[in-house]
Amino acid sequence: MTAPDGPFVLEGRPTAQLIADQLREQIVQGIFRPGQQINESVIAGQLRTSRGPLREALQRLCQEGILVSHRNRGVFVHELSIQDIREIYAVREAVESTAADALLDAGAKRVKDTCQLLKKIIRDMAKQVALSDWQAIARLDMEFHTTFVAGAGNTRLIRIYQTLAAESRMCILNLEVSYPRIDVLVEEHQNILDLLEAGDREELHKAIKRHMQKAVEDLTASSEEMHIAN
Amino acid sequence: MTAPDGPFVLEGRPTAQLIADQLREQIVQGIFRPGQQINESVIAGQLRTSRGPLREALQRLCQEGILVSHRNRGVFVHELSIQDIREIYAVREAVESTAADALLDAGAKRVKDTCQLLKKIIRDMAKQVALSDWQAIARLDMEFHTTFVAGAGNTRLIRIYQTLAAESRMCILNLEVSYPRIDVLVEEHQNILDLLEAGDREELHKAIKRHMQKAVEDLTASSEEMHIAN
DNA sequence: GAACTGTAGATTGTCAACAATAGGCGATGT
DNA sequence: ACATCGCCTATTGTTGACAATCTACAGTTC
Repeated sequence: MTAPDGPFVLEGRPTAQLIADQLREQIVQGIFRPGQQINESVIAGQLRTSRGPLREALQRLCQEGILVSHRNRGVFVHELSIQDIREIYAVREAVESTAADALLDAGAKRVKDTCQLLKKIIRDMAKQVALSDWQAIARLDMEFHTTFVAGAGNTRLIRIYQTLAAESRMCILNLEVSYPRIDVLVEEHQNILDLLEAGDREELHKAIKRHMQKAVEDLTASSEEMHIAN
Repeated sequence: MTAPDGPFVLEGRPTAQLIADQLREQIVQGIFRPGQQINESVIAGQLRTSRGPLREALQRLCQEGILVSHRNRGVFVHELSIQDIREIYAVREAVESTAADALLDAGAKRVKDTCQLLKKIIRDMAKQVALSDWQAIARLDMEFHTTFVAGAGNTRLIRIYQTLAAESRMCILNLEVSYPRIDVLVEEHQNILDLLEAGDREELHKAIKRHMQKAVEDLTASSEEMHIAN
């Protein structure tokens, strides 16, 4: 499905995709704020390219829903409402649950390999928790979940989840929410990993559900005190 | 969320999106075959625009996964393998199940309104079955499911499902499969509608699962005899 | 005859100039 | 003082031209 395309294909990926990836990363890092307009000329200059390729990249991000386009006015970073947060985490729960089932059905080896990757991410996460590097923690949090979904081997699920992960990072960063209870963060992910390793389908689903519900509670609670639109 | 943007905003939607919608429709109707290259100059001419806006639209469809882009070679209609079919229907099952839960949780009025829309689609479908208009049947089939998901009111779920619906139509058309048992088609959808109306969550999930599994069986069986790549 | 090389054609990738539109700002009139 | 009208600037939308790259084919050599 995702063909290796032969060895050493230098820069084989389309330009628009490369630019889109860079922009997405900058957006989730909060370099662009929600509601902010993307000035095509300025950004094109910064990325050492011209408006043509940049506009193609912007269309990709519009399709993802990270940006919104208003005709004759330009593209803007999507402002996330509380309703959006609820949506995002509802869909994340659905996707992860589906991925969990697919992964468990895919056989013990697949599960084992995935657990191996997840363990490393949790170790890194614990390190960053000690350093209190929130940016890195948010990244690793999403990397954990993305890796989890990737384990299922369903390319469409992965593609869908990548957008959701980006939006989740926007939620966390843009609402300027630090993780409320940092101590349970590693613990919760470890719990999911343990249940996956044990193959306990039922409890795994419940754990994912709890994980998402907790996140929504934290995010919506903190955004209410910040007067974010409902 | 999806703002009406005021009354009478003539052609308010961005150009790239309009072009992308037109192209997607042409692709699912089989005007472009899988694997076929999209010649930018030719298509731009046909759509009475230039290569710039067209390329922006192509990027949107690449992001959806309907087209694939190879650097310095162009974009091509994605060729669906049997593995792809399994993926698409697995994700569809997950999305529809999620939508079903959300819809039932959204209250009786929402359910009732959605059922009203679904009933009309089923009536239309029965009509087209009588006429044996396969193209129209495929369209209504997807319209039924899209309307079902839309009932949940989750914009991200809707967006995700629109792509899946397009890919499903490509499966049906491109594999040149007529619906194998046309008589049960209306019946199966009516069954889903009945269970939704009755609010029988458990049976609804099972019905959706059966519906998808049956579709995969039909599609994979017919593509095997057609020597499609596994 | 097979393999390799160089050339030609077509197609995509990129860019810069031009056209069109929206929103801001000041002038004007009531 | 307030509202309205009209201009002005900044930004986007569109186009055509140019550069880079790939594929196919013919010619050459072993």
